[in-house]
Amino acid sequence: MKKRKVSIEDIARRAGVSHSTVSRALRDNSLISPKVREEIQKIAREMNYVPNAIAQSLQTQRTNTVGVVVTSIADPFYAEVVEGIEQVARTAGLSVFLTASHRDFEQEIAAIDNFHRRRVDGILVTDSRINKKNTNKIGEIAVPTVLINSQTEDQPETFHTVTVDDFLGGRLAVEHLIELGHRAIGYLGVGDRSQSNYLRLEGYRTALREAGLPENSDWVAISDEENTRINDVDTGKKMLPKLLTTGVTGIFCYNDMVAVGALLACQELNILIPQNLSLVGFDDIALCRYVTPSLTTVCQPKLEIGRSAMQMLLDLLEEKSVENLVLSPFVVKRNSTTAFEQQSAGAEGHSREFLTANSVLIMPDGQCPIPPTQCPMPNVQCPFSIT
Amino acid sequence: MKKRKVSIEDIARRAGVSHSTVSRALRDNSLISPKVREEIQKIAREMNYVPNAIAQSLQTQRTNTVGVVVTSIADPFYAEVVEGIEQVARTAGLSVFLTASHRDFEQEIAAIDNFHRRRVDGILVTDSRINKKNTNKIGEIAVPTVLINSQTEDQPETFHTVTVDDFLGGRLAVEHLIELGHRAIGYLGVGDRSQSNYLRLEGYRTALREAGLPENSDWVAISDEENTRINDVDTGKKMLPKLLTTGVTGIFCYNDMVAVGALLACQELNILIPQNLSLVGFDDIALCRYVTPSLTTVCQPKLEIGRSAMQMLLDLLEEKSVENLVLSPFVVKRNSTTAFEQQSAGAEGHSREFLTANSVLIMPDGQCPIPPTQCPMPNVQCPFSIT
DNA sequence: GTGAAAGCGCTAACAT
DNA sequence: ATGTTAGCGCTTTCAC
Repeated sequence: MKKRKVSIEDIARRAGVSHSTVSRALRDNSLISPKVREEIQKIAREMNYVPNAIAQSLQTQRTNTVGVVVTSIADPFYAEVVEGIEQVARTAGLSVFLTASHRDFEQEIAAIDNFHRRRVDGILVTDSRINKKNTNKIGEIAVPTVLINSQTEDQPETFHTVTVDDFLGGRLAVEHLIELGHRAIGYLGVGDRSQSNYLRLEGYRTALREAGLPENSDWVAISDEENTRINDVDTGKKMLPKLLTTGVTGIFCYNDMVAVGALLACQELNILIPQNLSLVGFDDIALCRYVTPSLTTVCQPKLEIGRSAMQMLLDLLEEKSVENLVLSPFVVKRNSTTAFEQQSAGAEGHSREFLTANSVLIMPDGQCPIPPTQCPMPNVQCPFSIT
Repeated sequence: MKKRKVSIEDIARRAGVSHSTVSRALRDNSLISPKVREEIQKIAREMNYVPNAIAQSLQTQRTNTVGVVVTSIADPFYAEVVEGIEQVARTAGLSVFLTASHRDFEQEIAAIDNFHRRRVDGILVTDSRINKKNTNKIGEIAVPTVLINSQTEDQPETFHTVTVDDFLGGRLAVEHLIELGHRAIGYLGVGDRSQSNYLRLEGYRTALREAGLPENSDWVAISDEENTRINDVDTGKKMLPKLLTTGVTGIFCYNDMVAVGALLACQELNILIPQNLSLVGFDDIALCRYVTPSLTTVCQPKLEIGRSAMQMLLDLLEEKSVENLVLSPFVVKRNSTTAFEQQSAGAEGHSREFLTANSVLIMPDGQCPIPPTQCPMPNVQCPFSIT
């Protein structure tokens, strides 16, 4: 098991040539007499030769690796981005190192530093927290680095970037609700001081302003967990009630996970989506299609983000000049949003009672208000959460 | 930008010592006079020295890296497993290479071969397709390798394994349904000839047999897409109708994604879960808690799988002897399963019409059969899919 | 076309 | 306690 791997010298000895000849033969270098080349390759195969990439790298100063920093490996959003990264990395013959930052600045720096020691050819960082002040902490910018959806205001211009336009995304989300006739629209965000939360909120505000709609500070709820966004679903769940009492008829959520949290909270409160409330998410992760109702959201082109960023890195490695990329998000309409008129029509009568359910629960135990024997629809799933 | 990195020789020159002294000082080696050590470390810091891990590896024959092969980077199940892997890898100072196999044997081999060239210290393979016959294709088993949930019957005994007991999982799932009073239970599986599908099916059969319940070949539906499981959700969606017509009252699905597909199919067919049909998944991915109704499932301890496998690899690297590990899955009861009595009670009357909805749709366009003006519950979400 | 020799940046005997 | 020397396994001039 601990047997030493065979090296080109071993092959050379066996073939009766010098190791440099073997080196050339193995890589189809220039004009080696074709027959010795064949011979050497055959011997190599017989000896189960596996080239030592470490030794190659030391010599060529190229590792054919890229380092990727993600927020969390199990983050469904970045998982898809990484999928895109790996696709083009693989076709270019590059392997990828994956490390999680958990949105922590120190961990991000540590990961990048580690990549530097390992002499990766390039680095991709998602959700970066690096700004100009702390750039020097990671030494010289020795390695081509591209930032994906960077979260700082002033990223050093030595880095390149691929970004989705959060501001536009926020506007599109809110414009969608406005088109549906909503006039009281809320924003449910996360409090980790990230740039994307700020920009989506700005998009929200701008859309309201441009439509001549009122703004109300009560309509904006930002969770106060500063740095640790453990679980966006829980955040959404916890924050929803605050917004409900303000009378909003539609809510734009920071992302899909937050929106799903809001959705689940509504189910518990017997508030119907979209009949009583319209919900818009952000990201368009797979989950959107699986919840009930399916989630209207602002789609980020995740695979494309990953592919473009990796392609940009490849260009950088070839010393091509590259331009920062800003991709446009777009709305994917599903079933969590509906026209306000329809919504209000359906919500006439008892609706207010449901809407304020968190404080005035009609059925505290979540039971259906209609006696089973009187239910005219015994065969359909009762929308009241009977757990 | 292309400036050559500083090496220990550069530091040595500046400090007026030999490069080996620097080497020792930088790694707190044995008894270097503390003051020159401090001095050297200071200089190194000033010069922004970044150790070259490649050169270190060439010398020490240790790369401090592990290679991980996953089915797909965006697979929510293995994402969590990898999360566990990375956690313990990081604390051990190891970096992880991540590559996708897409459940393809050739790609798996290619990934492992690549890891061999890169001289990773250990390899972790999920969903492996390697068996004894083709082992030799990857040369000597030079590197400690542990297989996670291997999918072949006869894995070479030179590999170590961490596995979740699929057979037990299948039994538990079906026993859960039996305890709820179900007697006609189906299995919805995937046709990629994987060992886990086979074992879960065997567990299903055994549970039925042990309970003295009837078995019916019509109750078992396996998708016929041989190798390419593009999307398990679509598989579930597509296969569900076949099972429905057989009169089963509960279905055990190969995994959660398949179950979610089944769930969505039921929504379209106006079949209520769990009132008309109970559904059990497998894996317990996060999604289970977000769909409506939430999904009863057989939980695989994903983080623990990852952590144990990585720990096993660590032990192997220290030449400790290790034992293959079989972890036990367990049922997590949620809202997609319910007692058959209750189910049938609720399904009395018109239920059959809904149950066979795929062939005898009462409302072909998915509209609620009750005229809006007569609906006694205008404020609740209509369970009929009005899209 | 092929061999000899240097060197990539480091660690680890072996001297001193 | 520190310097000298020899590799780790490869690529790449530079001769021939």
